[in-house]
Amino acid sequence: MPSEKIKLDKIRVRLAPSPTGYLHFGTARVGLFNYLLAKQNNGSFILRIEDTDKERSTKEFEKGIMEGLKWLGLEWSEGPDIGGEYGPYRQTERLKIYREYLEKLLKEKKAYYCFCSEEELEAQRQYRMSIGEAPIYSGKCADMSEEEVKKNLAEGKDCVIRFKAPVKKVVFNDLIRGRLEFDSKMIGDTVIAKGLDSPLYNFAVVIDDHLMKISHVVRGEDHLSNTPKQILLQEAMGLNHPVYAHLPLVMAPDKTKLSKRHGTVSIESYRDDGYLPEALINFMVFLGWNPGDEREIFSMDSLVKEFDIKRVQKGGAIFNIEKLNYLNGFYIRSKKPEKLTEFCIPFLEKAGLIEKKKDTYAVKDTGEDVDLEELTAIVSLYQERLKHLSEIANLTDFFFKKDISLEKDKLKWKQMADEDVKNSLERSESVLSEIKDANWTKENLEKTLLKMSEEYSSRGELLWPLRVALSGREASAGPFDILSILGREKSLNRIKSAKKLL
RNA sequence: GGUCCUGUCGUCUAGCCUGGCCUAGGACGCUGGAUUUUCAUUCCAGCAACACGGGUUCGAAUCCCGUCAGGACCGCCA
Repeated sequence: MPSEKIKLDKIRVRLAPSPTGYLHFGTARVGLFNYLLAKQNNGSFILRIEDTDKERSTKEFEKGIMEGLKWLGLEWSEGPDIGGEYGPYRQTERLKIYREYLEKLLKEKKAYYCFCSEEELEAQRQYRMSIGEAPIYSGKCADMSEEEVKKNLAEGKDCVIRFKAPVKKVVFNDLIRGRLEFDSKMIGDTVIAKGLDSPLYNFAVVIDDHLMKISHVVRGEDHLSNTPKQILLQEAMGLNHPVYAHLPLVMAPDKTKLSKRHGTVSIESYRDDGYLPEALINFMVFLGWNPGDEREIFSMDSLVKEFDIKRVQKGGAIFNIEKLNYLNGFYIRSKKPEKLTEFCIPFLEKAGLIEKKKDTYAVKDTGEDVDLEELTAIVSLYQERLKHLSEIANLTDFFFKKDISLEKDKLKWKQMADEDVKNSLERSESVLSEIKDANWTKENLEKTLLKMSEEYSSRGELLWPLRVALSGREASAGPFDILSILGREKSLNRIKSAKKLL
C-alpha cells in the first residue's frame, strides 16, 4: 500500500530560482516536484524570483527561466509576470518589507551590526577548522556598545548585519527524511543582510515564505543545513514555519552535484537539442521517485494523480543520459506524424534545408516547393529512428538536395563486385523507367521491385545499391519510401549518377 | 576538519517500516537471437546487485551495533 498522501486544504508551494543563470535541470526538477504537490492537492504553485544578488542577477536569465518552465508545462498561478495576492514576487521589489523586519530585529537586539573585515573572518575560519571546530563566527561584535556601533556607522565603516542565533537544538520533521535535529552551536551568528537594503538569502526567504503563506518548502538537499537557520529566524520574528521536504540531489556520473562542468545542464539546451518536454518531465521525476510498481511511463496528468512525495528517495540519483534518450525516443515514436512534423520543421529550417513561405515551404537547394503533407511523409519515415528532433536534418537532408555525394564502395552490398552493382542498378533503372508518373506510388514500386528481386539470391543485391544510390547513405529509410517521395525524375537521375561511378 | 545526509545490478529503482512469498523483481544500457536490403522499430533470451563485519532470530536485503565508502553544507551566493 502506498503511504497516505498529504491532504491539506490549501497547499501553497513555491519555486524560488535566482536569475543568475539559465534554468538548470536541477531547478526544473525541484519545480516539478513542487508543481505536482500543488496540483494534486488543488494548491498553488508560485514563482518567486530571488534576485537579491544584484551583481549576478539579470533580466535575461529571469526571462529564460520563465520560458523554460513554461515550455516544460510548469505553469505558476502567482509570479512576477502575472502578479498575485501576495506580490510583488521579485525580491528586489520587496526591499522595504525586509527593511522593516531587519529594523525590528535590530531594535530587539536579536540582530547586530558586525564590523569585522573579510580577511579577519577568513583567518578565523581557517583557524577554527584547523583545530577541528565548526568554522562559525566568534560573536565578537555581538556585544559592541551602542555608542561604538553608532560611531562606526557614522564613520561609514563597512558592516553587515548578523542574526544572534539562540543556542538550542533545532528539531524539525522533514517529509522525506523524517525527524532531523541540528545544534545551533554549529551554526553561529549568520549574516542576514549586507545593510538595511541588502538582505541575504536566508533572511529574505523566511519573510517571503511567511508573507506568501507558503505551506510547504520543497527544495534540494543542498538547503538542508539552511533549514535550522531559517527556523531560528522564524522563531525570532514570530513567524510560522512551513513543512519542509528536502529532495535528493541529481548527481553527475562522477557522483558530485550536477553542474556546468559536466556538460549540458540547462533546460534550454535540451530543448534546442530536440528533447521533448514530456520526456524530460518523465525522466526528471524518476530521478528520485517511482510509483512502487513497474510502470515507467508517466504523463504530467498521470503524475499529478499518482505522485507521492513520501515515496521520494533519500539518496541522490545520477543523471543518466541513456535513459533520457530512450524516453525521448519513446515519446517521439508516440507522437502523431503531423505533430512530430510541426516539431521538426524548426530544425529543418535551422539547418538551412527549407524556408517558410506563405502556405508552404521552399527547398533552399532546389528552389522547389514542399508542402506540409510532403514534409510529414518525410518526417514519418524517421519517426522510429529519431532519438532527438535535431537529428532530423542530418537524416533527411538528401530529400532536400539537388545532388548527393556518393562513394562507390557504399553501393556494394556485402561482397558484391562492381559489375554486379552496376547490373543491379541497371535493372532497377530499367524496371523503374517503365513505370509512368501516374503509377509512381509506393505500393506499385514495392510490388514491382520485390517481384524483380526474386531473381536474386537475396533481395539485398537489388535493394541495397538502389537505396544507397537514392540516399547516399548506408543507413536510411527504405527504397520504396524514398522512391515515392523523391518522384520519378529525381530517382532515375540519382540512379544514373550512381552508375557513372562504376 | 566539523555538522548533516545516504549506501540493492554499470545506471534509475522495487522490496526494508509490518523478518519467511527474494533461487532479490522491473527499466535503461550491454551481449546474443528472431524479423529485415541498411539503420531503426518490435519481439525473445542472457549477463549483472543486497558495501563490509558482528549480533538478534528457526530464518535477515529487511531489526540492532560497529566499520567503511560516497555526497551536501560550513559565503558579505542562492
